Amino acid sequence: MQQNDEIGFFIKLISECLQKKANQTLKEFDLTLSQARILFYLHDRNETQTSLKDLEDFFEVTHPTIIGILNRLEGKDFVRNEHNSKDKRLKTIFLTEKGINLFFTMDHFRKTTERKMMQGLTSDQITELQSLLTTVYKNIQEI
Amino acid sequence: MQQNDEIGFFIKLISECLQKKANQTLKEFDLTLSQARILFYLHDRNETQTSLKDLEDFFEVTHPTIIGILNRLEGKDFVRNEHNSKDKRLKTIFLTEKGINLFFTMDHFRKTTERKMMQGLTSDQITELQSLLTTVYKNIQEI
DNA sequence: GCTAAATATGTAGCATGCTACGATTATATA
DNA sequence: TATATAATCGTAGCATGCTACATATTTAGC
Repeated sequence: MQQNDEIGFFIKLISECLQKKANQTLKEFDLTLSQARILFYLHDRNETQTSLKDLEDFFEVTHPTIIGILNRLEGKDFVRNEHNSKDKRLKTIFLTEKGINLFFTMDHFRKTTERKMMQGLTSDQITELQSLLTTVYKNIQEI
Repeated sequence: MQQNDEIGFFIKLISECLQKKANQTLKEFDLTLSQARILFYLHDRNETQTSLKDLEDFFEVTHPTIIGILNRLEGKDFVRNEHNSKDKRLKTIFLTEKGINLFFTMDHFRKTTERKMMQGLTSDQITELQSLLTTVYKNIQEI
């Protein structure tokens, strides 16, 4: 472990640590990080209609995962859905008024988190990090 | 999302992708990645006695998480535990014969995975990646 | 047009992470 | 020594990821 799988394990630690910290902060909004990311995405889509499939593709998770998160968001009245009349297989997901308001409430948090994450790194280093991670990601996808 | 939380989300994608790919391969050994990491750790500890607390500290997860994984490993007869007679609060975790054999069976897989992950990167680039990730990790821990 | 295949969503059950609460044992302090 | 605190492990219940199976609708091929 110490010699092998070192970076893989390290990346997992970072991912889980970010999730824990974010969930602590998001608790006051009655949200989790995965739920918040979906709210952000729905807001950023603006006028573009969003289906479950769109969410699956963007977040690279399976549809049961998306359904679970959306059910909890609907239970808290942050999103709602409508059946698409053109293709009856599709559900279109919308932010509610409450969801839109929450988005703006969290906007400051959203913008400062990545800044804190990248503290002490030059923009060249950030670019380098993204490039190195992209290589690693491509390698893993081919395993 | 696209502008903010970009690297945080990317790191999550990488971590989950590695987990999915590893779990596919490990399926033939009746193991998951989290379970395999614990087997590796137990083997690397060699003669050092390992408690639940040691596992919690190394893997940076809570004890209910470790208990769950160990229960599944015990159910498959890969590990066993004994009560520590000096401190009755402690359980000592051991690999069984079956667990030790599995370790050697998986050794090749263990060694090639990180190599595949790092394909196309020079050792300087790997060092740079580790250094950049360490900075990010420290930043996140202070949030 | 009809049937087969593909696509989108739903449900059940599992693994792994968490928090919150409890039980037992060790340690520290009055 | 006696009691309070700390440390370790256990259980319950939840969120988020998965696979496998099911259903409904659309699309493609004959």
